Amino acid sequence: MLDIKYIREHADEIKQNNKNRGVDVNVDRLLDLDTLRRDHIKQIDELRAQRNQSSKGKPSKEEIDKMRKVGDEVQKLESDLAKIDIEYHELFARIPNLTHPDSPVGGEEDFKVLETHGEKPKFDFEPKDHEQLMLDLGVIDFERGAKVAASKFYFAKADLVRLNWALVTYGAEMAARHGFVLMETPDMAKNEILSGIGFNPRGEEKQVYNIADSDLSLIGTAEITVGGFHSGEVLDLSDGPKKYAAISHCFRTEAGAYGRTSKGLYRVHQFTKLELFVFCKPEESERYHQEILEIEKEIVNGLGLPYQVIDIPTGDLGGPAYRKYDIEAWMIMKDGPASPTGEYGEITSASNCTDYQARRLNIKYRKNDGATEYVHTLNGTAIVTSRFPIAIFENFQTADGSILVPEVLRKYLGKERISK
RNA sequence: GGAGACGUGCCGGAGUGGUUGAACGGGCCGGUUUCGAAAACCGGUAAAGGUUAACGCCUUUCAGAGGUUCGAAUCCUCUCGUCUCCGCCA
Repeated sequence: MLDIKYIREHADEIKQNNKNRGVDVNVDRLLDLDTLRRDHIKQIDELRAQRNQSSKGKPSKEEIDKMRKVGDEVQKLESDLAKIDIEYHELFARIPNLTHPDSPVGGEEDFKVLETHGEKPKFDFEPKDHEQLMLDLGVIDFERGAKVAASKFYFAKADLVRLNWALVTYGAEMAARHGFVLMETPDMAKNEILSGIGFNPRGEEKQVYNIADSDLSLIGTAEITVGGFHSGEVLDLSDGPKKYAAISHCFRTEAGAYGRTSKGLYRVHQFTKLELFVFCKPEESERYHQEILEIEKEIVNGLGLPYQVIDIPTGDLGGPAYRKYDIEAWMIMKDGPASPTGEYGEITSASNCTDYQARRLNIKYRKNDGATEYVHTLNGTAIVTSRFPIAIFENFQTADGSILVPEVLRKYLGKERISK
C-alpha cells in the first residue's frame, strides 16, 4: 500500500510506474473515489458533531426527534461510504510499490546481470538432470507423492533428507553469525496477514491454499508470518534493526504455472525455506538490502555453486517490491529453460519492500523526536530445500552417478559423497 | 473438545446508557528545589482520519465485527484471544 496523499500529488508518476510494472489500475477512478470518500467523511463528521453537541445533556422531545433525523442521515451516508470504501480499497490494494530508479524497465526477460561467479562445470561424461540423478539414487519419490497428496508433491528420502537438513543448518548458522534471530513460524496465517504482505488469499490470481471453514491459509513463505509477527506494533529500533531468519514449510498452488519449468523439484507445491527478514528505518533499507544479498552470496559461494546475480526488471517485481535481486545458479534443466537465459535457475530472491508492507500491516518505529514512522521491510532467501539441492545435484554429479557433497556441508551430512 | 471467568491507555486498575479519551496509582518527559542527585511539589504524556497557510477545530477508537438507542467502554449477538478446571495428546 502506498500513501494516498502521495498518489493524489503524483498521479502521473504513479501511472507511469504502473505501466512499467505491467499493472493496469484505473488511477483516475481511484482519485475520484478518494474525493467522494473524503466528501462523505466530512459530511458524516459534521452531522456527528451536531449530534454530540445535543447529547451532552438530557434532550427534549423535539431535540430527540431532530437527532433521530440526523441519525438516519448519518446512517445513509455511512452505508454509501461503505460501498465507496469497498471499491476504493479494492483499487488501492492493486497499486504496486514505487520502483527503484536503477531497476531495469521492462518485462521478465529484461533483467540485468549484475555479477557472475564461479565456473560452470565441464563434464567428461553425459550429465543428467537432478530428477534423473535423484531417482537413480533412490532419494526422491514423486509417484508416491502424487498417490498420497497430489501431483507435484514428493517424498524426499535418505541422503536427500540429510542434505536438506544440512543446508538448513548451514544457512541458519550463517544467518545467526550475521545477527539474525532464528525463528520457526506457523505454517498457516490469517488471510489479512497474507494480504498485508502482498499475497492475494482469494480470487483468480491466488497462489495459496485456503483452509476450509476458517480464515486461514497455508503460507507460501515465512515472509508472511515474520512480517505479521510485528503487525500493529511500534518498534524500538534504537539498537538497530530487527533481523530474523525464519524457517517454515511453504505451500504454493502454482496455478497456471504448468508449461513453465516444471521438471522435477523446480516447481513443487511444498518445500522448506529459511527466510531472512529485516525491519529497519527507511534510510537504512538500501544498505540492508545489500547486506541480505551479501549473505546470500556468502551462502552460495560457500557451497561452490556457479551463479549470477540479476536485477529484476520492473515488469517482474510483483506488488510489494521496490527493488529485487535474484541469485540464479547454473543448472542443467534439460527439460526447458529455468530462466530466460536457459542456463540459470533462481535459487534466492532478495526484496526491498520499503514501507509498502509496513503500511498495510501497520508497523512503525519510534523516532528520536518521539514521532512514529512506518518501517521498511526486506526479505530474502537464505536456503530453499528444493532448488538448492537441484543445483548441488546437477553441478556436483560424477561419472558414476554419485554426488560430491560441498565441503561446508560435510560435517552436517556426515559424508562427502551421496551414492547408492 | 466440554465447563466457567475475563479482555479498558506504556503498565496496574476504576468505571453498568448522557460534558469518560476515560477517575486513581505507577512509569516516562519537562519544570521548581539542589553543588549535584534522591525525595517532595507543579505541569505534560495515544493513534488514525477530515479541515486549516498556521494556531487550532471536528470525527473516530475502551480486543474485533455487527446490532439496539436521540446517545454505548457501559445493553444484545457473533468472532478472536487470555486464564482456571476437565478431557485428549507430542
